[in-house]
Amino acid sequence: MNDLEVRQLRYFVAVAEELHFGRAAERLGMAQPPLSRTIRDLERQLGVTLFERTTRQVKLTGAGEVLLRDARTALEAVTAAAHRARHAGSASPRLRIALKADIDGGLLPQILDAYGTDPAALPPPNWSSEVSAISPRHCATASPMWRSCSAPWMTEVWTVNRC
Amino acid sequence: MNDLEVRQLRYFVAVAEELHFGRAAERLGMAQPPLSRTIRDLERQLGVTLFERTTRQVKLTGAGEVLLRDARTALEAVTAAAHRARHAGSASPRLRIALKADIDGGLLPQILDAYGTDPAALPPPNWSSEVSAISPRHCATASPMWRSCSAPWMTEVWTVNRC
DNA sequence: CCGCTTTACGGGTAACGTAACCATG
DNA sequence: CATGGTTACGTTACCCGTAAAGCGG
Repeated sequence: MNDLEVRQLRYFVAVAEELHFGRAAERLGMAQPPLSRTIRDLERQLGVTLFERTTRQVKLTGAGEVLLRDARTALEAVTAAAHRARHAGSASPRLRIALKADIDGGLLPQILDAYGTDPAALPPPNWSSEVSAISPRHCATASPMWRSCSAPWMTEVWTVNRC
Repeated sequence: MNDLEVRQLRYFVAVAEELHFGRAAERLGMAQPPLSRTIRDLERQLGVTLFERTTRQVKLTGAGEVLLRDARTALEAVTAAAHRARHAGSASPRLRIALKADIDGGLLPQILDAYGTDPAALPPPNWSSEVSAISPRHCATASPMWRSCSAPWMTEVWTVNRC
């Protein structure tokens, strides 16, 4: 009933993606045994079987597939929190927009145009060219893709999570 | 540059909400010193000052406010991952819908009506009454509010995060 | 001088790596 | 029989609590 740890989620995602404890351990830079134990403990903690494993095949269960998607989302949220906190503490925060998972990026130019009409918002250089370079990305993408436009007055506009 | 841990985020949120290390430690069921160390390590890890502290006052910095919001989002994502994995592994998964943070719940009946027209979806009992009981809640709410309708064919429809 | 945060130090728990075991195909 | 996941065990590292020190109002 206790809550999950980031380490558990990272290990789980590695195994779920590799479907092989050995390769997953190698990718994580660790030995197989602690990885195997961590997954076992995770399953006990959740009271749910995440993998069907024989010595020849590792397969995700239904609950495992659900957790894989949610674990990626949660890990992205943690990573984004750190990223944005570092950014907010930096000397010159800039306008920052993140789009994820099938959100229609086509509306963004209009939204930014509307933002640009705000008296407090100076039109930044390369505004439209920067914006047009932003494209939606899918949830399954491993590492966040950040694009920044040069509008130094706000820390960020929004973040949209779809999961 | 390493990533954050759930424990660090929980401790940070407690201090940020109490603005007092003593009360935060009490709320967390621990002593002040390890809490203080964890916050200090977190700040060093991020390279950002999160609190302005004198012996008489603890105050959030701008970066701290950013992290507070994102940390809540990330913690909710982790909690939701565990919750939904447990649910997916249970014997009889049900239709599950979560609404958060100012999402207009008024559209839900129409969406569920559309879902109900799917040949694979049987109309569950008390459908409309269950749905009408769902209301949006605000991001600041501490613990997730889950409402379940009785449609045993899907694990969940969606989760919407606005942050 | 009082309250609260921080540093110092010792103990316990938990994660890891190595080695041996076992099951499957 | 070979590949690969699991169990056993000793070690290391991290986190916590108690005690003492630093510092601001």
